[in-house]
Amino acid sequence: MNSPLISPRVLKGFRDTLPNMMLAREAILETARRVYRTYGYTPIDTPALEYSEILLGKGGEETDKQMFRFADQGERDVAMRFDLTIPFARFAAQHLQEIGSPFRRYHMATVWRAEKPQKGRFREFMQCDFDTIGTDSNAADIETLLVINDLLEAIGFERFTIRINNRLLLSGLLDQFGLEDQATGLLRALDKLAKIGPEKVLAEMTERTTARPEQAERILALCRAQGTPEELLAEVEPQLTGSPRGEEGLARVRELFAVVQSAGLPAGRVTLDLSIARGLDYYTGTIYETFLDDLPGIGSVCSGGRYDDLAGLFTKQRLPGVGASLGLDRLLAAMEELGQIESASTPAPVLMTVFDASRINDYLLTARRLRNAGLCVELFADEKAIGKQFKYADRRGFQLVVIAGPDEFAAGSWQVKDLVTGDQSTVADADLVTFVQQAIRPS
RNA sequence: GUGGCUAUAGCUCAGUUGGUUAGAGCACCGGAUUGUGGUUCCGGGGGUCGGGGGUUCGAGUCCCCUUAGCCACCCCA
Repeated sequence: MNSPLISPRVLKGFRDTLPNMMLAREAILETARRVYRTYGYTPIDTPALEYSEILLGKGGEETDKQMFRFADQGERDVAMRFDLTIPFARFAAQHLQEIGSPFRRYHMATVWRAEKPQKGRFREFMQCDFDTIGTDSNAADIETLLVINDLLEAIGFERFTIRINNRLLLSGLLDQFGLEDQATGLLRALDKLAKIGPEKVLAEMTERTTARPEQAERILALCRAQGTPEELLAEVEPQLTGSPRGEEGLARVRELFAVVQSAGLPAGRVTLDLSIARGLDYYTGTIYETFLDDLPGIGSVCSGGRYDDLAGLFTKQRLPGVGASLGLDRLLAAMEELGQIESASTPAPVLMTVFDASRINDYLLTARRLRNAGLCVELFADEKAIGKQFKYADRRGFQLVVIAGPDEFAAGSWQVKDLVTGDQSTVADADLVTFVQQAIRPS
């Protein structure tokens, strides 16, 4: 009579999330929401599924986008969103009248990419985007940097580096060489510097673009230069005089670092790295990449940049903007590898034990009293020996256990034990709420 | 999508040139400890060796396919 069992499994690149990881994820989402709001970013949402033509854009380079794409039941050509930027472009074009300009939004949602999975790279993952559109102001670029910094700090990181570059510097340089039209290929090669080394970058530059070897060497030499932002800028400056784009880039980067300095960010937190370029074509100005100092190999956990025109595919209205995206799942993978994910699997710090099942009313009502005071309390739901209940509390990561047996009921009191310190106190029923509130460690 | 490495208990891994009933640590459950976890001691459950096919007297071990993970390319959070 037994039907064959279906083997429980999930698709390649897709994963279940267990309680301890989910608690960590929710904590980060809450933090991101808080930080974004302090800068005035407002929340929006868009559909997970869109017409393929929207997501593909004009180029229709599906192979590059790696989208999950299929025909729906009405034979519409549809696809799962692979980032939050394209949907935002469509959204902005469609709702410009309602949202006005400039406009700041954050959007924290799941995206899907049919790529081959690797560590920190999944087919379903969550991004936490924030963008400011409708302004060319450098102030927006600088605030974007500050958001990234505040966000990582608020999540609890101290050792991370935000690498900054500005496409205008490179564009200015290329203007001088007459290589403007080779920008994409050159930048893509340059972006790999840290990974494949200067020789291979040079080779790729000369093989895949029309740049002559000596030009490629000049570009590479400038971008590889080491030093403080001021030193680097001083070094590039002579190469850019006369190029409007280059000079604007210089001014914007200088202004940004001036703020970084006066804002008192830790030394080395923000660096100028002329070699980072981002493979994406659409960045035109400031570029951001964020690396964890303790785990740089996992890649950038928060990246973004300035673009000239977000919604050019969908409207004639020009919408310049700047923004970045926190890669939540990549960050969580990094935190897990760094041992920063707590093992606790309960959101409640307090376990109400049931010592005497005949007094269940007292336990239920007292737990409720604690909850009404804003505390998170789980009632142990099985009739098991008190030792088992303690063990359960310990395994799940509860901080406090509340106990009452015949002696306590006779005396009108409770026992409250802190599992972390081992301290146990007798507390009068009337004082229980206050006592528990004070015993909870802020976390 | 292309190429490479890997898959043994919930987790991390042993398992000799193919040869009896596949092991350990941690985790889990029970007991020592019928009002107290985390330490200690004792005991227990749990594996068709990822799945399918083949070679062989005999396959965890060799071959093919498949699924998944990891790495490189590509791209990117």
